[in-house]
Amino acid sequence: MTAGGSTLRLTNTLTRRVEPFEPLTPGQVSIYCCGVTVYDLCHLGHARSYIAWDVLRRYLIWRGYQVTFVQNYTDIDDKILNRAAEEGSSMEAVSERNIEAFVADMARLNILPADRMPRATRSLDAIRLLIQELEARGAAYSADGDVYFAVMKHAGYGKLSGRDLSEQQDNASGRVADEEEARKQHPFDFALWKGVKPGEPSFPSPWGPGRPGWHIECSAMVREELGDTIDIHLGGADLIFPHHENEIAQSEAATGKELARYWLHNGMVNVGGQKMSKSLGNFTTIRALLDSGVSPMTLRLFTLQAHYRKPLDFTAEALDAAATGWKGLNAALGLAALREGEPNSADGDTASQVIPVQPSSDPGSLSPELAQERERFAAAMDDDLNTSAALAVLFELAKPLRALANRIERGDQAAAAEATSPEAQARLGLLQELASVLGLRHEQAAAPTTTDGPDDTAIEALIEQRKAAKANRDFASADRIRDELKAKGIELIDKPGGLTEWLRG
RNA sequence: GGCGGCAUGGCCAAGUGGUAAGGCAGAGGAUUGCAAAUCCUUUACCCCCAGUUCGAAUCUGGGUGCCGCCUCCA
Repeated sequence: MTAGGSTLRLTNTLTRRVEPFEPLTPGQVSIYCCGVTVYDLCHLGHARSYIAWDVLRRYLIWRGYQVTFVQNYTDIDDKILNRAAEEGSSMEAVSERNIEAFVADMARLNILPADRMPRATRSLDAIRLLIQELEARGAAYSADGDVYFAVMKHAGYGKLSGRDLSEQQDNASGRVADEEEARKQHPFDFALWKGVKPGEPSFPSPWGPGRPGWHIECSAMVREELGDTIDIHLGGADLIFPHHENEIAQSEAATGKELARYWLHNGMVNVGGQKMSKSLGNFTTIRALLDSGVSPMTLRLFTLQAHYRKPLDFTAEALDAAATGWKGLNAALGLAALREGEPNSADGDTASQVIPVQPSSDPGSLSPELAQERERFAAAMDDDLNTSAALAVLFELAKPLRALANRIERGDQAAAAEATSPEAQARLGLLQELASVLGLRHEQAAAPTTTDGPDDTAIEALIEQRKAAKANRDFASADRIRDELKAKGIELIDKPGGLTEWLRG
């Protein structure tokens, strides 16, 4: 499928090349995205990853594909059990709570909910069936209640991560051999099923009570939800090995078919040049950042300014720059609401404002200039989702609209009339359309985050004093009042017509 | 040690053979009693060395630096 004559090209980790994207079934795309292990809140690394894949999904829809997007929850895992033990609750309680938090966080970031979100604990039949098939094919062996995948029996193991078992062995065998290690035939063998340990929840199986290993759940859920071969498999670059390598081995050993045709991986979010991670303690949760006053769209813009495969350094400076940049785009996008007074986002509740992505509008109705901008956008996105270049198009589309919006805000009647012109409306329409492909939407100005300092009536009284001083051309007194309030975190903004607005800093 | 990736202006970041997008910050100007906001204009030869080429940030070789994976991780 093409638009404007070009073809979407994506970097496929499997081949380490940029390849033209052609789905298995023309017009339809099946996508599986590795989800979170729900033992804690999501941090900015998750935000970056899921924003990137949300944009991929939105772009495919815009290009006219019918997309089926599946993302799992890993809701059985050592870390969940540890967390439950720490807080004296249960695996289910920890999972449930974090799934709710995940849904809320994603909604705030305007990430479209997946079409289906399977959970490991609800996919046990598919998991057990897959393990049995692997056993029957001689690809797995059981040992003391555990079942392992035999990597040496699977030709092609290592094809995704570029690893060679024979070269890895020396190094790998030098590891500390714990109890589990001792049961393995090869150091790279991994658990498909883990026999129950005292005090742990377990599920029945032909190998005795226990629970699934991490990798097998994805293989099982992919197959159950989307079939033996899917178009695109997504995840963070840190999942390439061993997770995705093992997923491929399991699935392909069982089905004899290719698991996924395109493997896409996003780069990590770094802090001070190092990967954001729990173990380093350098993480910021999505909700902590958003609750600190950073707007969801600012975070979205911040992540989309870099290419999805590259590492993204998280710094306060870069985030500030994104916030200022977003202000400009936001002003232009707000033109519609400003002109029509439509309350489409007046409630400020971001969760209720998911703008559905529409397939691309007819570019034939656009002026030559707008058609060219649209084409630039599509060409950028076709080039392995070059969102940085695509954003440049948005900024250029927004520029004159932003100027109009600012003039209107100051009561410029001519600007208000200009905004209703067919040219301005067409430009705004295209901007909104392309912004929605990136999941960017107008945001209302943030409400004051603090109520510290003088109360409203005291401030109003001082503003009246200052107004009187100004009327007497006593600017020294007027400025003194401004400075005093500023010291208390109150900023005064003089507007046309003698009005003075104020904000709490 | 093995595998992979990255090095572009003060900061972030596009750009894979023809003479450097965009954002932020800065500078100059307009406007404003001041301030904020806004508007206009403006700022780079691309880590180092050697090669290929009429021509390279862009290709090749070497070097230096940084990062990720090899254990759970988006």
